[in-house]
Amino acid sequence: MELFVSTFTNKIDKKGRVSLPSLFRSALPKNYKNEIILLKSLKNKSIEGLSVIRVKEIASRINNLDFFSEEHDDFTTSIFSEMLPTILDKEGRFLLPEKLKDFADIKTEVTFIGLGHFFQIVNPDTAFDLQNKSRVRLNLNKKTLGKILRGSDE
Amino acid sequence: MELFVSTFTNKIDKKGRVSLPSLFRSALPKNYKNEIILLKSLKNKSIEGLSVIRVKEIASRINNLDFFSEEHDDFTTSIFSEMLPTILDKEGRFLLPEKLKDFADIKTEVTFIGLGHFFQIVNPDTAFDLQNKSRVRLNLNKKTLGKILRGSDE
DNA sequence: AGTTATCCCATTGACGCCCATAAAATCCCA
DNA sequence: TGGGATTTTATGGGCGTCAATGGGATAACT
Repeated sequence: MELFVSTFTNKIDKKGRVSLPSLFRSALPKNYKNEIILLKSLKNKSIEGLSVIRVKEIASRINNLDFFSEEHDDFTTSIFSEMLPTILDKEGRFLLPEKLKDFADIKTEVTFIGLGHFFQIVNPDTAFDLQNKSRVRLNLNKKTLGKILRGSDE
Repeated sequence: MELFVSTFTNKIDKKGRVSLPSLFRSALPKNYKNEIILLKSLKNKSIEGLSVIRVKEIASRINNLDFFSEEHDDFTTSIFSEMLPTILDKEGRFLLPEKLKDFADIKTEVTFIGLGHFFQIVNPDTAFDLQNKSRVRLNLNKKTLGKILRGSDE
């Protein structure tokens, strides 16, 4: 499966390293098995993890915006400048920079939340919250749920 | 990655030298690994950094404009005449000219902001501001945001 | 000469690379 | 099908390398 699914919680060691869950590693694209891109989420106080391929897609979409628009500027600065290309070591670990830990309020443990084409890295308590909230919201929206899960209306 | 991404802050030494961040060095084109072009930004009080290749691309685009147009004049004078070709030393450092430092209000430290095909050099406080402001503006623009990040309308 | 820029070497701290271990998951075969 | 054997995963830690920075000495400029 080349999607990021399921949820895992791992420790951060003294050097600031974390293991990317093995299932996520196997979801990385063929030629970029040991590289991920970290990005501050634009939605909330979490970190997003993306594959190189995914980032290239995003980059090309940005390039299609009008070069002189303010929008273009905003995307380039919020996305390119905030990107942290990150290499995994042989054991599948990577370094979580202080800046990001502060941003996402992370200290000794992180939870990886698979979200399909990307994943989130959050503080474990936040993870629990996020998942409950979206579960509740989904139940309030049964119709779409049916469409998605069964490919039909209802 | 052949793009300038991420953000770094480096010191200017007594001699006026700064290290170009290693990740940016590796983003320079094959045959021009130790050369960059500096340019006063046309948009704000910052310095822009470009690779030689990028400059050539820009040049060819300008060439396609009508030679007798005012536009052509403006581009050639505000862009070409302001360019500062700059060589990196063996350690990957270069000299930041006084003129540019004044223009961008830089004193002892600079922040390099990766913006894809080029990068900006600014005073660290300004960098922080720029990034926060575009982040806020983007959040007010959920529609494009969805398009860019997920390739779809929301 | 005096100023300015380039070369070369040194230092320091961070990071990558490698090896080790324990626990968990998977395999394998009677 | 159960339980021991093997492999994989998460984690710890030592050590060498490289990036960022400092500075003296040499070369270029005016």
